[in-house]
Amino acid sequence: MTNKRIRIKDIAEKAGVSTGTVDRVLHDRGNVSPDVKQLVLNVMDELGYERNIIASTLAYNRTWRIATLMPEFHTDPYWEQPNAGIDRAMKALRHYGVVLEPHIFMLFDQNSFVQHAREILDNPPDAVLFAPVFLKESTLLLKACEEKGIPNVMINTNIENAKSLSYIGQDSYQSGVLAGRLLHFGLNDGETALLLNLEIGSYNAKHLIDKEQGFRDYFARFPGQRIEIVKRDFEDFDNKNKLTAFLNELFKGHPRLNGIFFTNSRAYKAVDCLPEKIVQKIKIVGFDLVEPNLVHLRNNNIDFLINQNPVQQGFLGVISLFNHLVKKQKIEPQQYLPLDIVVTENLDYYLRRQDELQLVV
Amino acid sequence: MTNKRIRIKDIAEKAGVSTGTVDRVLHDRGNVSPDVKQLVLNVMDELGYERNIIASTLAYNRTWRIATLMPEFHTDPYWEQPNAGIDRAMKALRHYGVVLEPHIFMLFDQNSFVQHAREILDNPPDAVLFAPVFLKESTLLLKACEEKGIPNVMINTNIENAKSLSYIGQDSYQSGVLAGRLLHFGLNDGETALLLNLEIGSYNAKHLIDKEQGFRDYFARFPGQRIEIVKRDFEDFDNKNKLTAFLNELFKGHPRLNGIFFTNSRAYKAVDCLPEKIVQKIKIVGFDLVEPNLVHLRNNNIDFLINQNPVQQGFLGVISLFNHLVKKQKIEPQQYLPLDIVVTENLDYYLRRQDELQLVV
DNA sequence: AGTGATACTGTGTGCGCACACGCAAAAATA
DNA sequence: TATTTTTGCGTGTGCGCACACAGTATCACT
Repeated sequence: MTNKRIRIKDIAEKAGVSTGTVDRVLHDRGNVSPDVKQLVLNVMDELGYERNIIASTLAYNRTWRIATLMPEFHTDPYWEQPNAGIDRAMKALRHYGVVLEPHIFMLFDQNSFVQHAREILDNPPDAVLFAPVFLKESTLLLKACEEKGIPNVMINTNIENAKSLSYIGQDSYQSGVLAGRLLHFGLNDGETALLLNLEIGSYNAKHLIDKEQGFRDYFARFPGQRIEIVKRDFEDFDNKNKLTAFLNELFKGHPRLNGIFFTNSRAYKAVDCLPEKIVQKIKIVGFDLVEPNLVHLRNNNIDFLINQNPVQQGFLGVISLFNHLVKKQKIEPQQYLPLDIVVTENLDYYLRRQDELQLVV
Repeated sequence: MTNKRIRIKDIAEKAGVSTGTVDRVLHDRGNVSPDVKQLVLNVMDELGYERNIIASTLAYNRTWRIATLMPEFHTDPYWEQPNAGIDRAMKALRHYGVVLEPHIFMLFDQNSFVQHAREILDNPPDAVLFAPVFLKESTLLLKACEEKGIPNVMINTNIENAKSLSYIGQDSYQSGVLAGRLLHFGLNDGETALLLNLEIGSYNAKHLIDKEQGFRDYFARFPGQRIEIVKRDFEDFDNKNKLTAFLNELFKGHPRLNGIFFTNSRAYKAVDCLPEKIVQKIKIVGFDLVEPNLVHLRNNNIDFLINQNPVQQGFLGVISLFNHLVKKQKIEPQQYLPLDIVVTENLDYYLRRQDELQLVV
């Protein structure tokens, strides 16, 4: 039984040195002769030493400043969720000396993003957590972080080849594949599936492209079946009249349109504009458990929602930085969260879980 | 900004008493005059004091013994998973003084269960975590725990009205409803759905009954459709010949049998016995991400697996006891885990997540 | 007034660790 | 050889808290 907890003191005793020396070896502070160092390392290994973070944090008596750069969430309910996860993690980590410095930018406003990024860089924190929704501006932030040696984590949206500690979010390509599979349940040979991006051009659109590719690749597995895939982008999604007109036009042009895949959390915006008769008939797959989507899910207007665990994203983002800074652990560069398939019958459990994130360092 | 951390010392100063008195109030140790107590409480409230568990654990300098009573997992791969979750939680909590005392019983052997329960009670731990797979024997254990005042948590299987701290697992009824929904995708009017319990009689069967009820209730929502539901129990599932004969007989008796709902993790045992031609045609819904099921899922022999998060069950079980013992938190008596819908396209993320349980106290 | 019991409150120590400080020996330099 | 510099190592303190212990105040009863 190795239940006995090994302390620095135990190692020091066994190695015949002082705890100070063990500490120097432990933190690689130098000023230890090579042979003594090796001796201490051997004893540590032999006794199976594990650093006691409890006592360690207490003695460190320092704070770790984590700056976050996230979208304002009154414009888009989706962003409440990562923010909630961040909050929760921060509360759990307060006693470990982690201090949050939140920055909120406007969702469709690059300038706001840049300005807050500058504020962060002016008073460099120990780490940065952000959602790189603007490609160009985020790349600049990443570069600045690299120069100043500030570790950072991206959530929700990925920038490939970025020198970031980690990306935490979904696998966009695979979510497209999954959407294909789910829509396929309700589609027959010869029918049409619509892929609809309700998004604004300035957005970092790589993940939409990936989703589309995944979606198409799924249907390509069935060369015998002829399901037509139509893809559209639409920017003016907050204008009900225009959106309705756009959709009417689409249905007119594609009489056998029988399924829609919405590539982000805005499915409800279009469903709001469709006549009941059509909504009930066609199959709809969307993303994210935001309230307006849930209403439609419960009414069977939306058939499936793919949950990308936005709360967990924020939560894991903070935890990952903590693990890097404080626990000095290696962080996985890609942390893909599960693609949860949500229907009316299992919805409640996912909603509840968001309020119950369990946490232990 | 309430970033300033409040210490006992701060409260003592502001209230004009010593830290000792604050400590007495904090732990309700008595020996404090009512007015001083009230004063200290007011100051604590005003300053927003939160106990620093870091320093607290260090000072307590005690251990918490948690005994677990779980099935042996070579007989049934399912049980590897809760055990893995327990392990992971224990590792994270070691520095908080939590010590695990594991007991393993034989899956189909009540005597083995009773014997280990006795061992636990002979040297009472601070808390017990167990899987009440045998109804009668578990009830006895629960009663003994109550008498001795040992807090306990049940995972995986529920005993209703038990005086347990918490049940952690799935909502059986709702999982039956969900299975109905999933099978429904592939069933047409006039066809037959089979509900098959591959289970042994001694087992605590309440949850199988609940699943059946949920399944039936789902189809009852569609009185217009006539889908026949056939229910069978089969105990001798490890005898391939008998199982094959049993299934053949069933298909002969029900020519329009086009979907099977397996109520536990043993779907693979039956699928192994069915001819390829039939398997590919009929829809199958089962439970749990055990390896033999995964093979069939990847081959599209099984259409859906409902994941009941067994790893998380074990993990949460330990965490809940920790929260109760050490953090003195209130524990929810029912902790339902999500009913994950797993298909080939989202399987990998669930498998990966099991290895990455994140933890912070 | 003296004694003892009881009610209440303050002090001191140590949990395991990080780090500043100080000292001695060894090495480099004059 | 004397002096300075560098290297190697031990000691001591404090992080916030729990708890044992010591101490003072109050009161009842001689």
